[in-house]
Amino acid sequence: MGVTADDVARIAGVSRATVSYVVNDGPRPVSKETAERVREVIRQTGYQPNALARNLRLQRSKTIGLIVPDTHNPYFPEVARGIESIAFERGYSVMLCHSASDLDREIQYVNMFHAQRVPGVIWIPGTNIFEPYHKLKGYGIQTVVIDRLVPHEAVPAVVADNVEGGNLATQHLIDLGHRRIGYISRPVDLSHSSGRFEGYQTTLKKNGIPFDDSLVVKGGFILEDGRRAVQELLAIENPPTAIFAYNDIMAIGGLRALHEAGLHVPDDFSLVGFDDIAQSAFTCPALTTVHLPKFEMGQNGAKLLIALIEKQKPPEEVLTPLSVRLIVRESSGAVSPQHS
Amino acid sequence: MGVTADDVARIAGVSRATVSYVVNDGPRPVSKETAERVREVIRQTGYQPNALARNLRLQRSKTIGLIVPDTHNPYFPEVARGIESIAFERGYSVMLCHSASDLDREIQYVNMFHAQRVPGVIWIPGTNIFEPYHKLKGYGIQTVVIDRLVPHEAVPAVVADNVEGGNLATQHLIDLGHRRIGYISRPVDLSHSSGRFEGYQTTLKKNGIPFDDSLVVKGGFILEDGRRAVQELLAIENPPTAIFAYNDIMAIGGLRALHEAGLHVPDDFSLVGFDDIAQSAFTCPALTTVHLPKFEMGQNGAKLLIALIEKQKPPEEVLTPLSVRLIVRESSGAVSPQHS
DNA sequence: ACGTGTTGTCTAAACGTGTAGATTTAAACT
DNA sequence: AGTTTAAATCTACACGTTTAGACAACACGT
Repeated sequence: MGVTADDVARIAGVSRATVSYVVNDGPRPVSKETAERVREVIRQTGYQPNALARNLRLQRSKTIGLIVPDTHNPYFPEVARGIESIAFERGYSVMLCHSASDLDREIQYVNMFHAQRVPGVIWIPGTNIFEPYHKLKGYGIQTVVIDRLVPHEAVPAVVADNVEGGNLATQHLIDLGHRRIGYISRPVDLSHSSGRFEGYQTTLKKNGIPFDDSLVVKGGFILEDGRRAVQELLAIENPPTAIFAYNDIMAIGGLRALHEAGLHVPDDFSLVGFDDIAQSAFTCPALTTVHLPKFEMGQNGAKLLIALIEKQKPPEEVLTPLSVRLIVRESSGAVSPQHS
Repeated sequence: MGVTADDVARIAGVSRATVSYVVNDGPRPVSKETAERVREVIRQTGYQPNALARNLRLQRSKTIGLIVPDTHNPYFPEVARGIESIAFERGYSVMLCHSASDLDREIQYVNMFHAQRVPGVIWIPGTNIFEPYHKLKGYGIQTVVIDRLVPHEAVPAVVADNVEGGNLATQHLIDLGHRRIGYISRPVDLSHSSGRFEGYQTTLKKNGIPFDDSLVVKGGFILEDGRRAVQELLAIENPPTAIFAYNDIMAIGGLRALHEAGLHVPDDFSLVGFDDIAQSAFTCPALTTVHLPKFEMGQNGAKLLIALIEKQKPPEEVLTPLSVRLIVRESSGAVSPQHS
């Protein structure tokens, strides 16, 4: 157990430096025969360089940190898969931590990443406090933010066109004849959700529909929050005929509330989500939603971060906002006669 | 950037050893005044010990590896959360890798974990090849398997009572009057799914219903596989009136197929899943399923692994199989008159 | 006064790498 | 032949910790 480069060197009858040169195709050349002999010993002993020692010596680690707010929403595992796919390809491993949208945990993870001397972190903020970013910066750790923007600061980020998504969803409902359109918001807005909300508001205005803030209710992060939010909207004085939810989790939870209220979707009520998580195509009725390229966002985030770490110029395409598109399924339909 | 224990020592006017004793409440005592002075310097400089160097010196790392087959199924993120919650509490960090049920990737990750000299790994196998376990063993890495058993080997594992779950689900359908009950199986069986299948078969037999293998179809890992599997079962000569699926993903995909086939659940058809993932309570109709304590399984796995790493006796309760229970919701009902 | 602990501190040796500098050998040029 | 150049290898230091061993200062019993 624990065969080291010294062992390999001794068995192969060379110095440890030579072993290192063979392993790393090192800065110095090694003769064909010696190299082959060393490689043979490595094969037989199963030697694997100790990454701890190597990283210590090289003053860098090949691990990148990833902080996500909440793995309940399948959105995040999918982004994480995208990140991991690129990282793995480039020889990096990923340390995934979830903050449960809690600032203290975010900061604890940031400190841990610093202790581990990771060269870079991908951060999906869970709150609107950006202290973790400043700490990372202070530690000299490269940081990429996904799907969020840090106000008043040029932070490397991978974003999608959330405003356009909000436009598409809202316009779709208006085109179906809806005039009273509810909105389920994020409990505390971040750039991605405020973009969606902005799209909602401007599209209403563009179509001459006044914004009514009684139609906006706060959602949450789990299905139950969506159910509750829809129940709230159904209970107001002049309820909406359609709802646009800031994410699919809210919408799927909302479908349940509508079902329980005896409302038939889309005949009696329309519902549009955002994200296009896998489940959306399999609800009954299937959910109309805005497709977000989650896997690609993760990939772009990893590409950008690795470029920053290795001081290369990030490819153009990872910096341009990813486009979204409306996926019309079965949960949206023409407004029912009694409302028009 | 990069303040070391030497810097702290120099500023505080002590030796590096003393700094170490203060940081670790070290093996040697330090006077009150010196300790306070050192702590003050640490505070001012923001010194954090380099975990790489520390781990190298201590010949152990405080990182545990986690290999899961597939983060598409929310089952795994939930187990992962359970693992992380305990690990975090005990000062360990978790390196999450997903193998996509691919043996080669599993092995690559095992090698990476060895290179990182992690002291332990939690492995949820994705295939029925247990080579990764033997490699881990060979590297001297403590390994815990979750929800699977390695044949012919006493491997530390955390398991649930899958057979009982299969019994409960099947008996429930029989009690509702169903006699032709389909089964959606895992593409390649592992102990957890074969346990469920065993429960299905023995419960049929106990109730005097002959086992009919035309009622068993292979599922897969994503919703679409569940849809296809149910379509297959509906198309056979003498189709079932109810289906028991080896997991909720299959069942939720199956609900979609039944909806598309114009079958009303539960009036025309019954469907029971397994796992009780969050979505199950929010489908329409809500899914009847067998509840699996996923978070607790993760917690127990982490507790067991850390006990093994630290050579302590694992608490009794982490070794006893976790019990399951049937959650009756809306997707199961009495067999429809024309079939009885 | 003299051992005998005890307390607080420092010095220096690991842990397993990577690589610059020195050294040797051989080849390639004047 | 003498000088430069290149290839192949080795020696030894550095990375930032932890901790055993040495040592000084002091208190305590005899």
